[in-house]
Amino acid sequence: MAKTDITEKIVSLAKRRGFVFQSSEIYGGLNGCWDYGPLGVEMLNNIKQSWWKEMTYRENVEGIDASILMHPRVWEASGHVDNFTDPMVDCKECKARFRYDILLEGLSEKAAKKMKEDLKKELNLDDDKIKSFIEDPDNSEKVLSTVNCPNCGRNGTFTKARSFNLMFKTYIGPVEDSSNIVFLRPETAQGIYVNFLNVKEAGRQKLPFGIAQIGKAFRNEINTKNFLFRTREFEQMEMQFFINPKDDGQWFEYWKEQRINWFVKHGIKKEKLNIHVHDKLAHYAKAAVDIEYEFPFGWGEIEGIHNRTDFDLKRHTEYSGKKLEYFDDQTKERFIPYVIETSAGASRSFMAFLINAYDEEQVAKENSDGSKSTEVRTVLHIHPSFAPVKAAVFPLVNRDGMQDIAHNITEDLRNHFRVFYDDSGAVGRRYRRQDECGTPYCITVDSETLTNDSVTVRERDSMEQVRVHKDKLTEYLSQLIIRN
RNA sequence: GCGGGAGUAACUCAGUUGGUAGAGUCACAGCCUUCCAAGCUGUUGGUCGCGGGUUCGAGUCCCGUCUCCCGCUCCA
Repeated sequence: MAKTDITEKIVSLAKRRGFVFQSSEIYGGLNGCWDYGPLGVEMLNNIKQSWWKEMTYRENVEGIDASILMHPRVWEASGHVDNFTDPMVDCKECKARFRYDILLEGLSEKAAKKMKEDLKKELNLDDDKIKSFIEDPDNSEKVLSTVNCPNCGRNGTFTKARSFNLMFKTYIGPVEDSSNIVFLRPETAQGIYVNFLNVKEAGRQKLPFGIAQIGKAFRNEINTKNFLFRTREFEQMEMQFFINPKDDGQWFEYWKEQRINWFVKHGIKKEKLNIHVHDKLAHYAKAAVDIEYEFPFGWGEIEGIHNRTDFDLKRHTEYSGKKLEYFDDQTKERFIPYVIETSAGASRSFMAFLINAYDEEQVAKENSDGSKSTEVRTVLHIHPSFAPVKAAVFPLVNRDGMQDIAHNITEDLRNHFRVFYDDSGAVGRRYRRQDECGTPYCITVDSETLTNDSVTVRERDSMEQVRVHKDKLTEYLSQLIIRN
């Protein structure tokens, strides 16, 4: 299957079956924004719930839900005000766009030296001043006036650097002036760091312990693309684990294993997972790996595990004046904890699980004239615990009271699972409809049910059936679904 | 932001030199049907992405704009 094919098919199926719709579609859509439909929100909630249980049903991890709007100083402390701004320059001739600082780094040694010497002569500055002059994006026009465009090779064709800050800005209260500016959080992590002391006290936690949170974050990306992968509004599932700095290597490895296992346990194919080790680290990190999934468009990060050191707590101590420290009663040590961060994209995970589940199977078919052929079965092999609907209930035919029995079974199961009743069309068609929705089990009431109260349970992936007594269905399905 | 492709029914698409908007699938109702998209009948559903313009007349030609896909660029 061609790569673009499969993305298009999944986007189309996602819409048709109610997983994902484009935001504001009737108005022509809003770039890079998507809505979860009835099945999508169910599946997304299942993913989040599984993560939440996995992370917080432990002795040493607490959950919180911090506010999206935070004090503006938070983002100064975190480095987002300074580092989340990218100065960009365009080549006027070939229209290629570059980040100013990366463009400078990419210059050959010879070219860099020449540029420096020329500027030094012209502006009559010493070495230190020249360096800061060059680094200041405001001087980009002057600095780049003799530089060749890496794309088209032309000389001195760059525009002035323009700043792109990736944080969404808004105002608190009715007056729109600079003293009222707040940002939509570009990551959920800071809401955890600033609550470190609160949670430690309230939860009576000792190191090592973690704080988990699921929530939306916003980045005003220059470009959105690849369906749910790069969007301006997205949801994160983050856990920040606070430790003694001397144990950082051990905990980093521990959480890396834990998080990879979670994806594998829920059906992500191992050959579609890759661990990408960062060689170039962000300003806050000592070690970083990405868990990547092989999407149809290529490898993409679905979770990052970072050793953020004491960077964030130290910075918040500095900016707020509150000591975000830990005192160990046993060893009488006082220190700023290190943080091992596990940061998963909920939306990206959803997309990975959806794509991972998609399959077009060739199945044997007997035609009405008795000849054999094959046909395509489109099926979502979603892990049962993530499947939006756990079971569908059908009367085999609409007579002899089978509908009533099927309705009663549906109502019984509904006390425990999300179930769906369907009596429209041939039973084979109903099975296939549920396959496309990823429903793992289909229960059919047939003539045998009328005599001995047993029904068939058909499993989605194998298409095999077993007979189960209708009063045992809840127990039977529970075992299959909750065994994660 | 640049280059290329696309946008017509819920989905996939057709629509001739400009002349009353189509098919298949899906959905719904009924018939038939005792286990994997069978068949028959009927029905719903579209100001052709949106906004202008040219024209007696625009899905079709022109301009603008939005969105999606691919490739660059970008992704602390």
